[in-house]
Amino acid sequence: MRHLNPQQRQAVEFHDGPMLVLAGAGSGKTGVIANKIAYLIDAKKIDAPSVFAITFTNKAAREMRSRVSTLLGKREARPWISTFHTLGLRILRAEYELLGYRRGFSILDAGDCAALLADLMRRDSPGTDIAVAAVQAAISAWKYALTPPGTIPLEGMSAAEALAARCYGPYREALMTYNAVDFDDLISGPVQILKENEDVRSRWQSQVTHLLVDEYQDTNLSQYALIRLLVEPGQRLTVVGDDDQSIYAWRGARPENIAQLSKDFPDLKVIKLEQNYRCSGTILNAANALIANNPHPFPKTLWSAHGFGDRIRVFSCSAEHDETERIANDILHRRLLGKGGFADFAVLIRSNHQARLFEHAFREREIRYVLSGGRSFFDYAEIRDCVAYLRLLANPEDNNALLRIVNTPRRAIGTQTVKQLVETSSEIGFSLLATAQSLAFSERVSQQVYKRVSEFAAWLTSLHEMSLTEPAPDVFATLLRDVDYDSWLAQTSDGEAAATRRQENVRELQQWVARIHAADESRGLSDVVAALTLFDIAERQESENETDGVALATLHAAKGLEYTHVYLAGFEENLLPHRSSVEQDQVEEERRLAYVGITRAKQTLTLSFCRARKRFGQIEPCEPSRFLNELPRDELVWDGAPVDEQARRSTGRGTLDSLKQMLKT
DNA sequence: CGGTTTCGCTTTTTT
DNA sequence: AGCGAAACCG
Repeated sequence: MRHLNPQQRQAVEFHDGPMLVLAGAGSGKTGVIANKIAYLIDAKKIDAPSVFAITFTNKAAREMRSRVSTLLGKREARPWISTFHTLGLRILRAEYELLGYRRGFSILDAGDCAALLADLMRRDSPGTDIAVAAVQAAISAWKYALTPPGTIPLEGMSAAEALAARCYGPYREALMTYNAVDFDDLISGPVQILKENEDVRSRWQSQVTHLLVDEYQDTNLSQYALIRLLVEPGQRLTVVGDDDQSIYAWRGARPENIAQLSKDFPDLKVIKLEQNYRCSGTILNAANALIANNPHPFPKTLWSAHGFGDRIRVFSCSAEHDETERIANDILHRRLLGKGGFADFAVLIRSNHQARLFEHAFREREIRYVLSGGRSFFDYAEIRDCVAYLRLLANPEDNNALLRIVNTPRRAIGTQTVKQLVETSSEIGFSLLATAQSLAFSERVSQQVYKRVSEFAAWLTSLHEMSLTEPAPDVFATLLRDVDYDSWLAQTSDGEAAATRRQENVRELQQWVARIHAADESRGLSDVVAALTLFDIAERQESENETDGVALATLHAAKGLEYTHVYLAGFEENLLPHRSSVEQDQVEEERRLAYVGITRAKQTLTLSFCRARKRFGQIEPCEPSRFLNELPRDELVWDGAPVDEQARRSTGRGTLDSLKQMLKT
């Protein structure tokens, strides 16, 4: 154990009770957790599989695993390091029967759940204009607040919430019928199991002798409940967090969980890590000045031993193309001056749609870049289809999956036939797949239709049986061959390039299935599919392919990372702080978001804003972010007027006129 | 039933 | 501007 300051060392070596580590930005908190895991196993001789470390993202878990294995070297027994959701899955996989689930249950991702909810909403209120996303968010909020259907207070609800309340019960029942869970169930399910079954709880509590939680300020109510249920008697819990970096309130994160901890664990030991090892003095000053505008239940003073460094630049840009070009050119310029490779640069954005413009500017200049937080691999239709097939083979009760692929590729089973199938299924109480081969269904449709559907069902059933004995990659290969999926993709894509691309995506999915299977050959198809759903392949690609490119990431995706040169693009009102956050009175969280962005920078920081920006295809004027006024004025350098503005002055055109002119592109 | 067109909605952030 | 879902046509 090297390079630890006294506070860090204390945090690592304290192991006999509950501990809270308040770790400021760049104070080496990941190192503290990794070192503590190694210390527990090496110095304290704790059985490695009894040490559990929990993170929020797969990326963070991967990072943690690699740091721990560097410290420990290769050995047989390893600590458990995963996201909350993967831990929840582990518990659920062992105990699902207690909730009434059956073997091989499916995990539905957000898109699948949205489709299911849309259907339930149509049934409740045909022709409603309430967005599925709103209903989904409301139900998700009830789930992570551990509020079951029937206990929802009905007063003061918006139309969307009322609709959500009506769909909540049927939604849960549908999931149960399909033998499926959603992401929220991966936490709330285990909580319910551990709460209600004392023997199961004590079994897990003796398994988890040491629990460490990263990014603790982001835990929601159900995650905190899970933590408490797992550690109660031994109280050997270490949580690390920073209330100034809480940026997930919108999905239920409760920074109050930090204060709650000292109430629930009276012996709580608190340690503050206040030395920042990352940022230059100037950058840290700016960050401190900004965040001082937020209230602080746990005051801390971050300091840096680094020199002051460069001042913070502000780019005032005429419009998006000006912003992206200046940043892209600046990166090229600095790189030519020998100020680092592309991987030392990051462009951070508030929302995903900003990325497209930067991608364009980067490609034009042949700047390598790595996009994170964008579209997931699983958003591609071909991948969703394949995963739906695999899910159905693993879990024949997964009606949701069957409905998705019943006519993909085309096999002449259209909406009318499906309607008959669904109606028959709800009458006789069988799954759709079982119904397809039932007498009741054969009596309802023509002989020709019944033949088509039942043969399709028989084929699926045979593949399901194959999946019980054969390795997952073989099942997948058989499936693709049987449906001739490549030909289908070739037919339905426009252009050969698109077809090839989609076929390659499927190849890649096959490789992942092979890899997951190879990692543990005892895993059945349903385990492989669960692993696919939970860890985002797009995320993993990043680590495997060479990452020598400019990072292009949302502020949320950038948390926990650091770069020598950071550009914060779109430092504007309505973007940062985001318009909807201002409307909902959540400017403090946006300020924390800006704080997270600023503290990613080691040496230089550049803020940029546009004076006009397209919104839904319409040009709208913009103002610089209010946060700009909260930074120390003397530390800011305003970088010259944009090229376009000079041109406008010299030609003497009217302002509006020239604005229109320059935005034409 | 399947393919094409038009309309309307989107932009917060993610396991 | 760009994308998906409903609507419409063959």
